[in-house]
This record gives sequence, structure tokens and C-alpha cells, in this order.
Amino acid sequence: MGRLGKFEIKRIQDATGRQVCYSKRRSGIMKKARELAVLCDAQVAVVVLSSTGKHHHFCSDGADIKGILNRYQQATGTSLWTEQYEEMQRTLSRLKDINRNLRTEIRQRMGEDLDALEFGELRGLEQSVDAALEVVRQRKYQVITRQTETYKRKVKHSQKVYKSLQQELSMREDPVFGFMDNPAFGFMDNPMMGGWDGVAAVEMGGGGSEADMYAFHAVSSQLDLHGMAYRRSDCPLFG
Amino acid sequence: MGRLGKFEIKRIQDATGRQVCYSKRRSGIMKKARELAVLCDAQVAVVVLSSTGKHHHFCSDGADIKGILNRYQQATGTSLWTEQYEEMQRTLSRLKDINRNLRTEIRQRMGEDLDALEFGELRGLEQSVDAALEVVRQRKYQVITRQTETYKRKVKHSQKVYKSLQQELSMREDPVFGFMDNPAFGFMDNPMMGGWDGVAAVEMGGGGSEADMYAFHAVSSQLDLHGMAYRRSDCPLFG
DNA sequence: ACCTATTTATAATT
DNA sequence: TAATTATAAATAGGT
Repeated sequence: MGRLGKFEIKRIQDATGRQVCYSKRRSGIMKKARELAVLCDAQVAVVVLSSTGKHHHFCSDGADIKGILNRYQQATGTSLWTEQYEEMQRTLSRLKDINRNLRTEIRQRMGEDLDALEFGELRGLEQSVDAALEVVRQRKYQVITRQTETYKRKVKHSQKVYKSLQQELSMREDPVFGFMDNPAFGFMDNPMMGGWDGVAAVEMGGGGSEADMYAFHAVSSQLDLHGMAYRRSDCPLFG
Repeated sequence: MGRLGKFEIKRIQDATGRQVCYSKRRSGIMKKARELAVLCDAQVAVVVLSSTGKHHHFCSDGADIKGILNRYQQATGTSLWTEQYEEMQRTLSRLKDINRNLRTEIRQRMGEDLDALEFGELRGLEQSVDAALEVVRQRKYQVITRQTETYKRKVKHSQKVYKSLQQELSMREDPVFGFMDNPAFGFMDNPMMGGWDGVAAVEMGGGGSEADMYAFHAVSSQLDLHGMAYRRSDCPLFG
């Protein structure tokens, strides 16, 4: 079809000519696709990617490409994307299994759901929990000991600083200066203004009283997460 | 294009005519697709589904439909199937997070990785583990007590059966029958042949000696799973 | 983008 | 389903 005799179907060398041909034939095939769809009541999807990076597509009537491709792979048994999808599905359910088992283990370590355990398992669990308790206790004592020592050291250091300041002050009580009531140093005697107790407060974490040290605080992120993860509404897939 | 004047592009009513038209135009569009691909060095994919359930497709050169569609959605930003995929990806990583946290909690409940805990958390953990230990111990004692009682009851019952059999035997020692050495009853005196000790053996789980009761058995499926799940080779995705 | 000579595609018919 | 044929449609090359 053209001016001179029939021409071969082979890659057009001239870039411009190729581009022009692409335009014409692309619109041609899209028209044919539409006609086929309408005349024969068929579903047609055409996707074209030019070598220059342009892309065009046609898709019959109201349906979208995705729908047509879904039907296509269903009809042919071909899997366009099902493979990866199913692989992920498997991974997901494996993860959920492991998750459930981890939760069961935690519950058992918390003393729940023990009915399912044999005597031997129960005995192993007891030993394991017992050993863990010992380790946790030791660690706690270690931490509290170190904390106390740090505290003592800081108090001692504060005292030293105070003494040296007091000494300097007494040297300045020389009648030449006579600053007996200098407010710049007086604050050290007032706990509410950041004296010794201020040092202790910093050590305790900024705002806590000493009594806080023995209050029960849920082990934040980690231990709490177990409870959180249990709420189905958070994650409807974890069954 | 046809015998009589131009004709409308509208659904062909006659089923046979529609079918014929489908055949002709389908081969026509496939030919056009191939020509477009070759002449213009383009990637072309055509998918056709007939109303009668037949399906055909064309795909340029060596590439497969999947590849072309992948490139297409990459070029357009359209997501053909990416949405579900990414949703799953998100779910997957959420699961992995939760998984990791569950493992951390278990490790802490086992007395590992305690360095990350504050004093307050440590204290909470200690109390929790302590309480759990108490529950597990009670459960263990409950189980062993019940087991022992069952054992005693069975022994007692066995003894009763034995006595009554012995009594019956002595009645049959009547000279009329004279079965003094009847092997059918003699086995009751031989522990190795399933006498009293047989009852105990069944109670202990089939083949165990009483000493087994106090041996350490790893808490099988549950407690072991944690260790298993730790092997990366089992599940490369769980990081 | 438009024009036109020619080739192709295909509707109707057999 | 497969040829045949008359005609509409598509389009290569030129402007």
C-alpha cells in the first residue's frame, strides 16, 4: 500500500521515516482493535512501546487492561504475576505460623496455656524460667549497684566542689570585699534551687522521685508489643 | 471494505457472521501488530478474548507478554498488579517487625540481651518472670500429683484384680480340675511379662522408667521453635 | 499535516 | 471452512 510497488516488512532504517510509520500504523492498529471489539463483541487490549520510549495502549469498552489481563490469564492458565504473588502468600503464612508459635512460647513463659504441656516439657520450662529469673535478678542488682555508686560518687564530688567554693567564699570575707551575704553563692544552701538534690534528681532520670525507682513500669516497647500484637484490629491477617 | 458500500462499525447481530468477522479481523490485527513491531522496532502486545470464550494474543519478537506489560507499567507508572503486591510487601515487613520484637521479648524472658533495658523495665521483667515461675511450678506439682494419684489408683485396682483372680484360682484347685500350674495365670507373678509393673509403665508413657520422670526434656515444639526460627537459612526473609 | 497512487483488508458471496 | 471478488481502508512517499 503506497505509491511505488509493495514494500518489505523490515525495520525502517531512516529514523524519521520510522517515527512517521509508527504514528500512522499505531493509530491504524488502535482503530482496528476498536473495530474488532465492537463488531465482534470481543475484549481487546493492545499495548505498544516505541523504541523512543513512548507508550500507548488501547483497551476495549469500559474494561481496563488489568481486568482483561486477569481474564486472559484465567482463561489460558498463564500466570502473568500470580507466581510472585503466590510465593509471597506462602512466605506470609509461614511468617504467621512462626509468629503464632512465638506468641505461644511467650504465653507459656508467662505461665499461660500450660495445659497443653506434658510433664517433661513443664519441667524443662520451669528450669528455663528459673534460670532466666536468676540472670535477670543478677542483672538488676548489678544495675542498681552501679547506679548507687555513681550517685555516691556524684554526691561526693558535689560536696568537694561545695567545700572549695565555701573556702573561696571565706577567703573573700576579707573586710576589703565583705560579701557576707553574696546571693551568687547562697543558693547552694537551698535544695529547691538546684543544690545537692539537683544532682540526685538528674541521676534519677530528670523528674522522678526516689520512690519511682521501685514502682512497676511495664517493660516498654518489647514486653508491651506482645499485648499490642494481640489486638486483631491492628493486623487482621494474623490469625 | 467489502462488496456493497461502506458499513457501520457496530456489533454484528448474526452470530455466524460475527464469528467469521472475528476470525478475519483477528488475523488482520495480529498481522498489523507484527508489521508495526518489525517496521518501527516497537514492542507490541495484543490480547483478544472472544465472546465465545476463545482467546488469542500476539507478542512482538522474543519478549513475552509479562515482560512487555512490566515495561509498560514501569513507563506509565500505571500499576497493573503492583498494588496488591506492595500491600503484601508492607504486610510482610510489618510481620517481620513484630516477629523480631517477639523474639527480643523471648530472649529477654530467657535472660539474654538485658543490656538494653532500663532499671524500671528490668524490675518489671523480674516481677513478671518471677510470677510466671510460680505459676509454672504450681502447674508442675499439680500434674505430678495427679499422675501419682492415678498411678496409685491403678496399682490398687491391679492388686484387687490379682487378688480376685488368685481367689478364683484357688477355687479351681479343686481336685476335679487340678490346674495347679496353669500358665494362663502364672504370668501375673512375673513383672517382665506385663504384670503390675506393666501398668506403671503404661502410665509413664509407654517405655520410660520412673527415673525418666525427672530427666530434662526440652519443651519440644514450642520452646524449640524459637531456636529453629533463628536459623536464617530456614527463612532468608526474616531479618 | 495533507494528498494520492497503490496495496491491503475484508464483506459478501459461492 | 475455504476460495473469490468487488470495494473500502490503510498507508508509503511526496509535498
